[in-house]
Amino acid sequence: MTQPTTEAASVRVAASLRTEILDGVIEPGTWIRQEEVAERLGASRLPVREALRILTAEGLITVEPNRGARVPVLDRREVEVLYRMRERLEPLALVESMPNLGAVDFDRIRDLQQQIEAIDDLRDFLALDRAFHLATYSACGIDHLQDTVVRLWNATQHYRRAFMELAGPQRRWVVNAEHSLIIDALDRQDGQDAERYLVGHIRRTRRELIAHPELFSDA
Amino acid sequence: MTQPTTEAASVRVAASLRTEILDGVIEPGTWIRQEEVAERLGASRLPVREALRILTAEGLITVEPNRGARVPVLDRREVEVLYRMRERLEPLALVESMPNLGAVDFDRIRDLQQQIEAIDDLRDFLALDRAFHLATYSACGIDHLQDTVVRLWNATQHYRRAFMELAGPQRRWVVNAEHSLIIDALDRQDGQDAERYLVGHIRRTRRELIAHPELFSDA
DNA sequence: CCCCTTGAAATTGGATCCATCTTCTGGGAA
DNA sequence: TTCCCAGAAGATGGATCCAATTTCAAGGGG
Repeated sequence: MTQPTTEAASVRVAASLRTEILDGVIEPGTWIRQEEVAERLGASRLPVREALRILTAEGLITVEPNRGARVPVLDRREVEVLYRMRERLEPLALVESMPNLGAVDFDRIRDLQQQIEAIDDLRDFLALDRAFHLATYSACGIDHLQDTVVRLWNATQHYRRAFMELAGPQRRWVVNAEHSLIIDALDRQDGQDAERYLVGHIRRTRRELIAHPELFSDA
Repeated sequence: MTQPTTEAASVRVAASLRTEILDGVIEPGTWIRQEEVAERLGASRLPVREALRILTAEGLITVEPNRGARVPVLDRREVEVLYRMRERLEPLALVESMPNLGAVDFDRIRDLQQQIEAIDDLRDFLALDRAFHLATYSACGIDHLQDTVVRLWNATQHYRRAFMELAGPQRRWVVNAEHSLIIDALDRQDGQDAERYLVGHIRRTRRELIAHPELFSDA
């Protein structure tokens, strides 16, 4: 068979750690011990080391030589610039993806948005929000672009969660409204409009997020 | 001592492979055998595996499970979008970096440009051109942004070299002129102008590069 | 003549053991 | 009391051996 029967251990370990980091189970700044992870996930230390490299490539952790790996702690300016990167890159991904979006893609996008509007749990909301945006970029056909966007989402995930906790559930209705505008522009195949709404969506979040100094470690 | 006495083997192997890939010694499409690299660089296979992960994170190679690693072959559209990503990201890096550039940075930038104008060998030219642009971004203070830019340069390096080989040495004078405009704008602390010149610089290269279908594999 | 199967060789992935580096703790001296 | 140094413990980095997967070639059947 041409399909691997069992997933590689390093990929499994990376998947587990990825979920734990994105869900905030592993908080920024805490060291990730190879042996602890190994015995907890039932693997040797070697695939754990490979997994840490994978997660480094995804922008989820940073590795310090002979020290270990941990989820990086970002200051306010860093998060702000990461959001400015999103403002510039994601519209490109959206415009490149839009012409190639098929009927099944649109169904999936609308379905995700309906789930977002119905969901209550914050963890699920964040995962669905992420899945929604990535779905709109999924047809761009450029792996490097999609990977870069994922890295930006990964690096900022912790602060997005902290912000949404602070902002409360009513903040989600802003998100939902802006998502609807994007879907509408995609429906009309209007790239200019889609780009405009997406930039506004990201920029608004950046501004509101940055306005909370208590989310960041720096003075 | 707080400084590591000897560099980690995986870092050394990664450095060697990185140079070989950027210089075109390892061409896109060819498989990179772990054992071959290991004995050639005097290390075990394990640090080679770590090195391949490092290079994957840098956008230089792609790893296929149970298959191996190789420098990816890009089609024309992929290279075009990568350049569009550069057009959007590098101006941000430049604007964020410019206010923090000190006197030593400016000296280094001017020195690099003088070297570029004097150099003859294509390999050195490409390395200096890369160093020049990265130097102008070096004060932005956002690791993630700089890393992303480096990945874009890495991924497109092969096609930049192939293009410059085709275009001939007189093409370099266009580069030098545009570099001078950027330096001038930085001197005046005019972010708008610097951004404008940089976008033009990248866009011109993209257009001329894309105009050579013989550089790409696709139909 | 072509295609499928089968087996061996080559290559990658994983486990265990050892070396090296970092860090923490305890003791001693100013 | 405080600072510094030495030594032990813990963690990461590396080497070797073994298992699983892929690839390629040879042989048989349609």
